[in-house]
Amino acid sequence: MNTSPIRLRDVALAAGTSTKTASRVINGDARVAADTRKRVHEAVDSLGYQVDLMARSLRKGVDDTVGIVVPTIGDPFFAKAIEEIEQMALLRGINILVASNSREPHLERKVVDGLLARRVSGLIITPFSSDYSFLERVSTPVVFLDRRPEGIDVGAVIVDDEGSAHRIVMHLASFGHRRIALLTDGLTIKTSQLRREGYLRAMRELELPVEAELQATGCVDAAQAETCTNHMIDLANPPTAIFSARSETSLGVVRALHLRQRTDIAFVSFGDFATADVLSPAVTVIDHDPRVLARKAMEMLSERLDGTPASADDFVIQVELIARGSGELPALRAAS
Amino acid sequence: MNTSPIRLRDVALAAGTSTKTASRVINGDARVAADTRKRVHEAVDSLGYQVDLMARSLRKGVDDTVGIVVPTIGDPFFAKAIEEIEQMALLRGINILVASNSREPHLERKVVDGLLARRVSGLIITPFSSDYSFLERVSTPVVFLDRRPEGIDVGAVIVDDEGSAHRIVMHLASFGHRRIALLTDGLTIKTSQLRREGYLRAMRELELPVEAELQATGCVDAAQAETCTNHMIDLANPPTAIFSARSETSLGVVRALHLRQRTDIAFVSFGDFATADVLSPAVTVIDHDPRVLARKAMEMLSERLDGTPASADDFVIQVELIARGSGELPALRAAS
DNA sequence: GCATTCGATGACATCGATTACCTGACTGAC
DNA sequence: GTCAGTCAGGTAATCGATGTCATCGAATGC
Repeated sequence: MNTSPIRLRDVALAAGTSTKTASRVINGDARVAADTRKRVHEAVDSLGYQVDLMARSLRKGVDDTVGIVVPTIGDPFFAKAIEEIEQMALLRGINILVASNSREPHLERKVVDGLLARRVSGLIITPFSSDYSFLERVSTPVVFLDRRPEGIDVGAVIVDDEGSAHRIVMHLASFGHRRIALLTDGLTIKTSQLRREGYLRAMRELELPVEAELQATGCVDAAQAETCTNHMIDLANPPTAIFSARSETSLGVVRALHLRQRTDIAFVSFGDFATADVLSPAVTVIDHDPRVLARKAMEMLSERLDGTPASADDFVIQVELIARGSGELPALRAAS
Repeated sequence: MNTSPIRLRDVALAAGTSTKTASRVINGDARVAADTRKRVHEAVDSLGYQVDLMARSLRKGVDDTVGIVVPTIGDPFFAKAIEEIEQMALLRGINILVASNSREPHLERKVVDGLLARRVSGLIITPFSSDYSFLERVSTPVVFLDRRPEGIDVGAVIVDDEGSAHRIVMHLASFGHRRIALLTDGLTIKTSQLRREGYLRAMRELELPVEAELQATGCVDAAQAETCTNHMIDLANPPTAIFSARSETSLGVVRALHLRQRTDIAFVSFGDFATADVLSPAVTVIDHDPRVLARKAMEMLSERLDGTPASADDFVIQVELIARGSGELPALRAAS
């Protein structure tokens, strides 16, 4: 019924040595006689000893964990990122502490502080919208994922949000679209801002009018995106193409287009999703793969944990536009 | 540059009291004079003191964290479950440690042991296929999620896998299907076994032949499920209906049916997924909601953490069959 | 042959907060 | 006026593992 009251002391006793020597064996210190080492190992096995990681962490000052902070864990994008990080962490024998800021700016600081109080050895954060300058006074290695944080100049693993958004609009325009709608979440989020900037720049270069009614900028989840899309469809002069800035909002757009049977409207999603290539038409996407970002972030963090000094340089992951059909629908009904 | 070398001692010094009294204030002990309490609070604020959770956990013997073990974090089903647990944990001010067993039986024990070594205060586990009897010697509260474990008789939050599977087959049969295929992952997994049993029972009751070629039992992910589905489509005498036992494999089935343009084949998924109601035909599913399961599991764990003794009773979550179209397609081509 | 290393090992302090136990002052009851 | 009881607060031990430094014997150096 008891957890494991076996302490190092018990092992040492069984092996007829001091706790210090037992500790040496457990930590792979070479300066231990082969015979002693063997006795300790036997004691460990027979007693089923397990190091108390709390005690070790207290003594060492850091815990063998990395903290991960994302806006929402259930979002497939972040779920895949977390999975990738966990897999890599497992190889290093370290655990992950996952926390979400629930898209609440006032929780961001709290959540990070909570993780720091646990003395995590590193952090991987997808910032939402808070100021992260408080991290400047912290020596714990931090890598930012997918978004550059406000208020602090440290490296982040990102994609070319502005450029990719620009590319999407150009792609749609090349199929004759002039009324291209943008659907994104709150503009307090860095990525959303940048994607909107790319959209605006492309519209300017194409000399297309930028209309407020074609920009839905408050759609945080699929349900809201669906509502926004329905509004657009109902406009007197609806868009002939839609650009959704996140894979999760794309699910809402897809829902609206299909349920309203308006799959004639062209559509491109910033970020792939599970059934994107199965729908009719299959959805054209920017291949914004969370796993690739996560792997790079964890690599950077690992280096930092091994002592490589921090760099303020961002690492930009290349992304591709995968044409599958929905983004190549012609603009039949030219703007009237 | 330094994390936070501020210890309780510093706070006590600043407040002109002993560490014990400072500790009392921080832990909300009533027996402290209002004046003293105020001074301590001021010291905490001005120094920016934060409790060292490692030290506290060592002393208390448990850590304010719950460990979560799932087969794969990226699977949307588990991602949503983790999200729900994290949200509830946040309310209790506790963190979550997430680990996956990567569908590797030999990792299951290791991963759980690692979490126990951290002295988590509770565990929520979705077992894969190992024997969990080793948990009997552990006093840490454990709740099993979605699957009953082998080798130990403790409560689990589950759904009626066998009954729901039975219901799916009956549903399909009521639309004239006689060649009903089953697509599931490894039969070492409890849920898969039960769903298959439900399938077999229904087939028996319907007096339909159970054919080996209509049972694909090794499809662990979407890609494999797609391959399995393609094989079935290519059979000399293909099924007229498919029952996929997990939402993730359903994505593969959908892919195959759509890419091969065989959406005339009826299809029911055990478990909903993002675009299920958007596809044509929309996919009929068993509403196996991870959030509901997770909420109940965390509720049970919370009770256990608050001292309620463990119960070996399972908690069965009710699930519904949501008819959306794909499961109501008639069996046009009667078995030849 | 004696001093110096070196290898193996142990005693003890330490990480930071909490718990067990104790002290002294003050209150009220008899 | 004394004693039990309460309250605020302090002292020291403790949680379990590890770092520091000392030690002891044996091997090597000159």
